[in-house]
Amino acid sequence: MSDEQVAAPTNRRRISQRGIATRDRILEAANLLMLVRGVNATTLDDIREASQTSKSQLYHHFADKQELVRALVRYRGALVLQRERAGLERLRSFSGLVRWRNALVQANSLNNGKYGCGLGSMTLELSDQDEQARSALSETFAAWERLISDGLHRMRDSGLLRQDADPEKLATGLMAALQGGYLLANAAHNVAPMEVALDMALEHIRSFLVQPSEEPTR
Amino acid sequence: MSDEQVAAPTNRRRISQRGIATRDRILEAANLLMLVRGVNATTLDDIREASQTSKSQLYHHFADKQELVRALVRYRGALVLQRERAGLERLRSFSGLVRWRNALVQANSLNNGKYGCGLGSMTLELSDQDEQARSALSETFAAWERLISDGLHRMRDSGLLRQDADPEKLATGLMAALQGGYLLANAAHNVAPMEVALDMALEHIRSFLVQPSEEPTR
DNA sequence: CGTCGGATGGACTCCAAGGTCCCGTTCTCG
DNA sequence: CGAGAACGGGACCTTGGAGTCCATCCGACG
Repeated sequence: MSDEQVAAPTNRRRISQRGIATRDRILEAANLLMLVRGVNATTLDDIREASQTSKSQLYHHFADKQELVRALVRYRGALVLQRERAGLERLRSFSGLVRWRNALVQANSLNNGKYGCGLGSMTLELSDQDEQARSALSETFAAWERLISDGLHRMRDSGLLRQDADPEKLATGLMAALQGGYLLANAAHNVAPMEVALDMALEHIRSFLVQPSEEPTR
Repeated sequence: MSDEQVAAPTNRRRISQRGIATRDRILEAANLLMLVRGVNATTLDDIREASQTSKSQLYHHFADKQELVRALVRYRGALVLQRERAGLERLRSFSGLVRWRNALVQANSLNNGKYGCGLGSMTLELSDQDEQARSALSETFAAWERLISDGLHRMRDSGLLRQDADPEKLATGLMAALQGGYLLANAAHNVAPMEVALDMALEHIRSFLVQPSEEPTR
């Protein structure tokens, strides 16, 4: 799934190809299990079993569970940013935002709103428990918002958005709507609230278009 | 703090005043600890110590930890709805919404965005782990949104909001912005994202005012 | 083709946290 | 005021999960 090494391994003297593969297998298993069950509710034995490894390998690659979790934060952050970069780096029009919205809604509707955003779900669990994880998550959110705000900047520079639009604030609002939408969708096991939330944020951005009637929301 | 019995005790044959007090002390301790550390990271011994009770009392009032958590979900739900009812049941103008926004921001800024919303923080941790808790949380969110949408309905009926405004969708969007704002504020340990998110949602509602320039956002 | 260090399997230890139990105290009601 | 039930303290049991250790395997390189 992720043959491209997406999160840099911690500096170690030598590491073989096989070692990297095992490490990735562990991270991938932790990724899936912790998304579904939550970080604290996932045991190392669960991960060991799902990744077809053993205790010694877990502790060979990670100092302890906390380090594994921190590595997972980086891993997920890299995955999300990689995915989002693909969808946002060419953003130049409002309809591009709508397509981005649709992709997220589509993905989340596949499991009826369950599980939510990989980053958001860790945030509430870790932010008051592991300062290092919290700040990493915060930076990832900032980078994600920057991908959005960069796109909005391009739209403003090309004359699509009015000059008084504030790309940073619009991006923050959109991110909040996305995360809140994930949360409500997760609570309701239904994507609808996420759609409503994203549509609100898009409408708000649309109100800053020079030609507000450029195209409908969907 | 909560002498008024805010969450009905489970039906039991006899229960004394002292018993209720103990039960409430346990819930109150669980409320605080689990808000700060998260549900799974809080142990019964922590709660026992903080509430000045003993193991037998915990198990006298609650069948097991899961039941305690479920009781806490109801307890928090009742507290939030009680607080929100006070702030929203008289909502009749846009400036009322602004005051509501300011109160939430003010409260959250007291601890630099930490901890987040009592309901939201439980949601991501419990929704994929305890179906009963999930549906209770979902219903609480729905009731909360209804408090908002009722106010918006009153504003629409009195001619403040345009007829094409959809109070339910606006309320959902506002709730998503609030929860997403809490989450980002928690990640950043800074209220600013929450303010931006709420302002976006309020701007969106304002765009449905008959007199959009009625008053500024703050 | 031998050896050395990383990679691996899996048994083992230890402890914390959930849950049980027993016995004494206090309340309530007839 | 006596019986029975609710209330309370705290020792104890049990389990599961984090973390350790060591023997073995593999593979790269001289």
